[in-house]
Parts: sequence; structure tokens; C-alpha cells
Amino acid sequence: MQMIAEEVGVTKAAIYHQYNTKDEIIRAVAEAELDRLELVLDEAESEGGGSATRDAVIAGIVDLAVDRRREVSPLLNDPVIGRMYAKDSRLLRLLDRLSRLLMEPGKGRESKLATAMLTAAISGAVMHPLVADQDDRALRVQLVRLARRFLELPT
Amino acid sequence: MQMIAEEVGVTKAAIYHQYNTKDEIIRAVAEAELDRLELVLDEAESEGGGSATRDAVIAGIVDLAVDRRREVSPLLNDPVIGRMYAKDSRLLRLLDRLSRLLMEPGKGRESKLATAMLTAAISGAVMHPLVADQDDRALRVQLVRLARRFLELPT
DNA sequence: GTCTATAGAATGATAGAC
DNA sequence: GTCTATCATTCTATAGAC
Repeated sequence: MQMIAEEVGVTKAAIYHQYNTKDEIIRAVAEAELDRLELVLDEAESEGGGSATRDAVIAGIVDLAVDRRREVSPLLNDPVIGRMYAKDSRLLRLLDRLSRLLMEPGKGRESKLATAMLTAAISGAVMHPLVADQDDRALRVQLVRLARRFLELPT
Repeated sequence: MQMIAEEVGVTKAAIYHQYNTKDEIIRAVAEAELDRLELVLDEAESEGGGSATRDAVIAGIVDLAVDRRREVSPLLNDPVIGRMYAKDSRLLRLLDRLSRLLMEPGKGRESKLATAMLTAAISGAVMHPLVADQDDRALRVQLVRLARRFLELPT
């Protein structure tokens, strides 16, 4: 709370005028990120299905991850947030939708793990020590290429 | 510290008799995990190179991740630990070695990102909400399969 | 809507007895 | 090697003035 207040340039009490608890702030941040993910899925779906939709999903989540390069990992991997959202129905629904847009229909149990691996790969790679020296643009291009390879799509 | 003490079944003061600071404990835990990773790389290298070595690396890091299913993510993604180890020479050396054992020699800049994605994919997938319902054994088998697919290796 | 001041609990860490 | 007791600091959160 102290760090947030200093970042905003006010005191903690001012922050507590806008949000009742610390958890409420965490939730608001997380929901805003889920909004962005939902927007990516919406726009991809409006491509009309097939390979255009899948391409849009891949490009969209790579953009999202690179854009939030410094923030994804804490957000996705913080144990407190993790417990808060482990069974969150909105998150699970979005991930399920993501999985269906990315994967061939029919192979159910394998596609869930593949989606988990791909999203973990993208979100984890962007702030990986091995990649710290690469700029955003190069990272985006390479991530899309390797993501497509993982999904066995033509490049 | 309170949680550690309770887990161990002693008071905080007893813990502070074994370790001087909280950071020292974090380092000890992290180093123990790096020891395990180093052991995997050592054993893989003793396979004599080539595909046997690469197979051993893949199996080894998958085993490690599944075995530490509940702990990997906090360990790899905690911002405090991250800052502590972002430029740690031992970690970077181990990751570099891992990268060389996994990837075809020759394509340098791409192989680093691929290693980053693969390690992130494995460590992130094991505690991904989409995978929470899978047991350790099934998860191991599938992870090895998809990891090999990502590396474009025969199954 | 922001501040000062403060309550009440928890934190990392230490002193000293057994 | 573990305990009780404690210190100084920080934490989340609230009360009340402006």
C-alpha cells in the first residue's frame, strides 16, 4: 500500500478512500488484465473462425505478454493472486475459450495441457533471464514464430 | 519467518539460530534447487552427448518440475527472488548449459529464446489452472511428449 | 478527495535464560 | 539448540479535520 501510494503521489489514506481493502485493489488490477484478454478473444473470434482466428489469438496474446513484460509474471505467479483466482470462474472460462480457439477440436485432454504450456511459455519467456537482452519487437516476432511451431502450424 | 517456524515446529528464534537472516534462507532454498538442476545436467552429460543426452535433459527437467509442482512457480517467479538471481552467475551458467544441451548447435540467438520458452512452459504448466486436475504421472508423460514436439524431435 | 494521526497486528531480528 | 520476552519497524486499515 505504501508503494502504491508513493507511486500515485498521495498518502495511503487517500488510496483507502478509493478502495476498501488491499484485496480489492489486487482484484481490480487482475480484472483489468482479464478484460484485455477477453478483448483479444473477442476480436479474434470476429475474424470468422479458422486459421485467421487462430492467427489473431496468437498475435494477440503475444502482444499482451510483451506489452506487460514486467508485470505478467508477478500477476500470473504470485501465490496470493494464484489462490485468489485458482477457481475463479471468469478466468477458467477465458482460458477454456482460449484453448478452444487455439487447438484443433476433438483432442480434449491433450489440448488443455498444450494451451497451459503455450500460455506459460509465452508469459514466462518474456521476463526470462535468458531473454532479458532482447528488445520488444524482436521478442514479439520470435515468440509468434516459436508459438506457431509448438502448435505445428505452417510459418 | 513465522510460517517457516510453525512448519518446522519451533519458534522464530530457533530458526534464527540456524540462519542469520531471512535472505540467507531464501538463498539456501534456491541453491538447493540449483543443485538439483546441476545434477540433472551432470547426469545427462554423462550419457555421452547426442540424442541420449538431450533425452535425459528433457526427462530430468520434467521430473524436477513435476516433483516441485507446488513450489516451482513461486521460486521462479517471486519478484524478490527474481531480483536476487537476475544476474546470478551460477544460474545463468546453468541455464546456458541447459540451452546448449537442448538445442542444435549453430543457431545461437534463437536457441536462447527457445530454451526460455521451454523451461517456462514446463515450469509454468505444472501449476497451471487448466492442468490442476491431472495427476503427476500423466502430467510427466504429456509434458515430455509436448516438449519433444516443441523441439521438433521424433516421438 | 486528501491530509495527519493513530490503532492494532505482524514483521524481521536480538538478548538472555535454560 | 530451543525457549520467552522484547525491540524497532512496518503493515493494513480507520477516525476525523480541512
